[in-house]
Amino acid sequence: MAEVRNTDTRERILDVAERLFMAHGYDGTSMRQITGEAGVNLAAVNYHFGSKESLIQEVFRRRLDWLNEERMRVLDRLEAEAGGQPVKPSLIVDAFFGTLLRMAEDDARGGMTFLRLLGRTLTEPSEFIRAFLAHEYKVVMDRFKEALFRALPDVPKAEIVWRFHFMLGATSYAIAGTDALRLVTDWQIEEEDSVDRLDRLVPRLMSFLIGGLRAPLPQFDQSGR
Amino acid sequence: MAEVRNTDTRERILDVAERLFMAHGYDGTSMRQITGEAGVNLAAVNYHFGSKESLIQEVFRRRLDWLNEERMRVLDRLEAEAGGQPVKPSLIVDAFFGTLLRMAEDDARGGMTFLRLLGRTLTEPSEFIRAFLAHEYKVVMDRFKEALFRALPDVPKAEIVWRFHFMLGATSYAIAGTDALRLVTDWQIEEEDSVDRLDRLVPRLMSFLIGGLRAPLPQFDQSGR
DNA sequence: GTCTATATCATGATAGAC
DNA sequence: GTCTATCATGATATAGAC
Repeated sequence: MAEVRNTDTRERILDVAERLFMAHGYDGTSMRQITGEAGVNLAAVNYHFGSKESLIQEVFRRRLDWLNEERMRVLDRLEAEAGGQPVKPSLIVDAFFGTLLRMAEDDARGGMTFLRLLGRTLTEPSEFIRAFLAHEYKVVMDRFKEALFRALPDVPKAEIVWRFHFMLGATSYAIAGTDALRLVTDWQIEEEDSVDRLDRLVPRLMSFLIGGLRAPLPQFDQSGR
Repeated sequence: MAEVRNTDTRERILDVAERLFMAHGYDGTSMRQITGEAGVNLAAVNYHFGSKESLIQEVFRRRLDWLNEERMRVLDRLEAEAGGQPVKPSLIVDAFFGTLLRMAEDDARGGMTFLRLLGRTLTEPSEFIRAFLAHEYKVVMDRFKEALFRALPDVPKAEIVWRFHFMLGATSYAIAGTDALRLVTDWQIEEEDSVDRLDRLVPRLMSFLIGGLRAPLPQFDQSGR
């Protein structure tokens, strides 16, 4: 479980840091824990990364670079196939969230550990991490928002942005969750087992997201302003 | 903004702790910050609450006791009005999530500050806090799940539990967000201003949640087990 | 109940030998 | 690149006077 895959010191630190930040949060993880579990010297983090802040940024960059490029590639392909017509909303949603979720099956790209770290961090209070993620995400977010605007010309843009945000939340929580899910809902679903859990999470979440995105528009109370 | 409403030392500590835990997280907030901003002595927290862990538990208990009782009262009333028939899903969702969101307008019950704290904490890694919240929430969660099972007899229970979980995520993120929203989406929605933001968030989120809850069921890939 | 002073410990970071 | 040793700081918690 806690096996060491990577012999390179730098990569080993990143692997362990990713797992510990996921499990205990940024503030809750010390450099001594990281270097201890990685089997490297305490000074190695500062030598290789400069600081704890730079370390977690590198933890994210290592995964997000590929993820966001892959999202762009998928959307490029969808738009090429559509040949000038708007891409179907469900395909756009899958390109953004499906691509993310399918990372969980790819241990070489961080797998479930990175997904849970990302899900938790998006609501975490450390300001510099959120600022960093916002910067890393900006280009791809803008691109996908534009695609959704074209795909849903009858829906006000403000509504689309909000619903994008709600979809992010549902997804973050779903991937951050696992044990939080069990805690909060205390479920015992009969036929569920951990093996096919992820196979089923993706279509489940996708159905929910599309349902929310395509829901009837809200009726605002006329009493205000 | 940072005005002190409460002259009672104990309450003043709780107010400040609520705000600082929201802004900087549990690990990121020190007792020195709390007592400093509250204008009380450093030893006061340990005198009144025993420890930092007990303090944050009391921060939550103070708000959640009322919230969960209110949710139960609303559901009681809905079920009485339905007279044996299942309650409409949208009403159940509003009883759970609407009651929560309307706390934001009630500064005496923590308002937006508490909501954002709650939203962030639900994905935060501190284990003892999640365990505490799971315990505090268990009764009301079970009650609402049962109501949804009755309201949606044709939907598999596993699906309902998952979708409840997704709804929790979308809501947590929506209330935790505000500035995170602005960071991630970098929006400039024209007619939006802060005054009616909350008035409109509730119907917006409700439409999304109901749309997700009532979405067509997912088609699982038959290739797996 | 409130204060000062302090005990005890863990943290991030670095200097300098090898 | 890796190590030991250490610094400076800030953390939670408590003892004991008032």
